Amino acid sequence: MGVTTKDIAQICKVSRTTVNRALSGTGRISEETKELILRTAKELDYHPDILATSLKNGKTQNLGVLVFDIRNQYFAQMVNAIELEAKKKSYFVSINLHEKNKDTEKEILEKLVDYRVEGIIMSPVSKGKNFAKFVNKLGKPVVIIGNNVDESIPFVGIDEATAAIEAVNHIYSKGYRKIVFVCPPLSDAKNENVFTHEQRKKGFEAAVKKHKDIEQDIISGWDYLDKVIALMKNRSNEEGGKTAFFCSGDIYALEIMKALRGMHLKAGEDFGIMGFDNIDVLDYVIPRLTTIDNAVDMVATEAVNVLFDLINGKEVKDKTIVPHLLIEGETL
Amino acid sequence: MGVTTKDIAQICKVSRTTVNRALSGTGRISEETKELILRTAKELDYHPDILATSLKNGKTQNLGVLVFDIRNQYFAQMVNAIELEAKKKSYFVSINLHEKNKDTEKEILEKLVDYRVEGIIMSPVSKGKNFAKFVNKLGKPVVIIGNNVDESIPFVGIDEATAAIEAVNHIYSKGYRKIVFVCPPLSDAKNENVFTHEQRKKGFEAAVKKHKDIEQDIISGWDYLDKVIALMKNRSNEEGGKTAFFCSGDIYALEIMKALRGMHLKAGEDFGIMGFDNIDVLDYVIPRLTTIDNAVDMVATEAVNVLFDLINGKEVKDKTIVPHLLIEGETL
DNA sequence: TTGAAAGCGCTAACAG
DNA sequence: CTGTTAGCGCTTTCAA
Repeated sequence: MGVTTKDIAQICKVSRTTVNRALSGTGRISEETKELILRTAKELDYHPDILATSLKNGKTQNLGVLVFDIRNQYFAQMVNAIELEAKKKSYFVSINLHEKNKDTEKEILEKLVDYRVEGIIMSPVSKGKNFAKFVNKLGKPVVIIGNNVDESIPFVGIDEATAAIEAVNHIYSKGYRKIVFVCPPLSDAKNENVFTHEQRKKGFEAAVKKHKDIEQDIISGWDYLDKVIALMKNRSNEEGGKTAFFCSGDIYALEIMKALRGMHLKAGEDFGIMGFDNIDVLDYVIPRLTTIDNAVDMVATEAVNVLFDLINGKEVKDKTIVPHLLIEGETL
Repeated sequence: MGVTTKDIAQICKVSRTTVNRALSGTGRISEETKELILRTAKELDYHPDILATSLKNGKTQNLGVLVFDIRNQYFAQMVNAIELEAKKKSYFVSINLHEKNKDTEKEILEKLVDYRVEGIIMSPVSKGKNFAKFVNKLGKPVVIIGNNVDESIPFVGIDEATAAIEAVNHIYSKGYRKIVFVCPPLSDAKNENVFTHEQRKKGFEAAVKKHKDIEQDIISGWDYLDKVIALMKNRSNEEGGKTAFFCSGDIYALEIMKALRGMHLKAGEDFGIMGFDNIDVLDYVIPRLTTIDNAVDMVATEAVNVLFDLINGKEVKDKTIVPHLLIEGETL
């Protein structure tokens, strides 16, 4: 590569140790030589070899981020915030996508360790004790966002269940008595980590139980659009009040609105609908979707901070809960 | 860290060189010892220290990506594709955001070099000969996407100007004779690289020149929404045919549609509008925006491939042009 | 205040 | 077929 401390040492006619002292500012050294060394270093455009330094002290100034994908706006926003926060601390962020593949996820985690990232922030697709054990064995600080694994790994996120309860109450307060929860497949999820959706569902169930007059339903599965359409066809002539869909993710809500628009049913008029996440896109969709803001920026920033605490050997909480916010739109 | 070749050597009672030979598969070595070594390596869960290897051979298996931000869906899609392609070649991707700050951009580039990424893919905010010189001085393979800098740095993208011409012709074919080009500030752009928008504008100008009966206008600046609204107010009672907006970016189009919806003007009925980029979001916006698909996945994939050619010392073209596609929606 | 020397873990040239 | 040796560039004792 370029200029090394050896070169500087030769030129300044001192030892590499002295050069090192001047450069690092540690240890006793005469002002004269120090100045000389610093000056020549600048002249030669000396850049320390970070690989060598890393090899020596084990610090790489790299963080690994592992998420599903970043076409998904939720994660894009998340990674964006993580990068900004990490940059403040002069850390690099290695972005890695597992694409919901559990093998890929494990491979990447191992590779990240091989590459000596100092810590990892991840939204896992795997779950369970075995996976937790695997993660703990990595011997690296790890922070989980989104899908919780277990108490052995620090988690940062919002209180999904409580947020869902608030959502249901809000829907109820708008006069809806038929409320349908829409989410991706949960039970069959072959070991896939769908913690967030499970929590939201729990919240939904807890909330509807409180209101005796709610007629509730749950639509779960990738064919949710068909199910929603079928349901709306059956109910279209019904007099028992309008139906509201509470979707475990804004994208589901957007898809449903799109599909029902095909049936000339308008959100906020012919049916109610609420999402979850408050992704940036919503700004451009009419009518404005009512949703829960899950504070993705704050979650990301907190995650980075917790990770740094771990890296620096501090104690951290099992769970860091960040406040969510109900965003009122026009779809209820 | 963990187990080293030294440990294995001791246990197998051979030299480290032999261990290395077994592990790397190079050089002559007896099957017996090779097997023994590989077996114990596996037993001890040996992982090579990549930092040491990198230090030795100068290869880090890391690529740097430097873009504006990834809340911007265009870049999110881009980075997503880059990661997937890089992963195929077992490379990591370091994601870096310059946030349109030219100093940040330079700093990051230098840091990436310090950290020995093997190559960089970037969509720069800086431009001009000086910046090109700076980039070339880095001594690293660099590929530019989006905003071109100059011929000295390989570029991958679509033919923006031609795409814009096609867009205008398409708008014309739909019967519009008043066409307004909407773009961010170009001329004043204090040295900011707005190459893509400039090219699109060039295409627009070339195309309208071909049609003598087009009444054209250009709205440029961050206050474009105000200008658009003012323009529509003036024309609302006019009989000279409807106006079409050709926006240098889908987001501008979405913003305009949103704003004009506030005036009860519907895209595709009261005015025409066309975007550029075909970001994922459009799937959820009604009416479907007519736009140009700029093949972000293909651009990203190509960029990675060109970068690898550079890394491997192959000759590459100044420009790699990827085909675009006109996407017909409902807004014209 | 400065320097010599050893070592991080891996690799490669050169011997044997 | 295997081992010795030196070295990547930096850091850190320890000794002068």
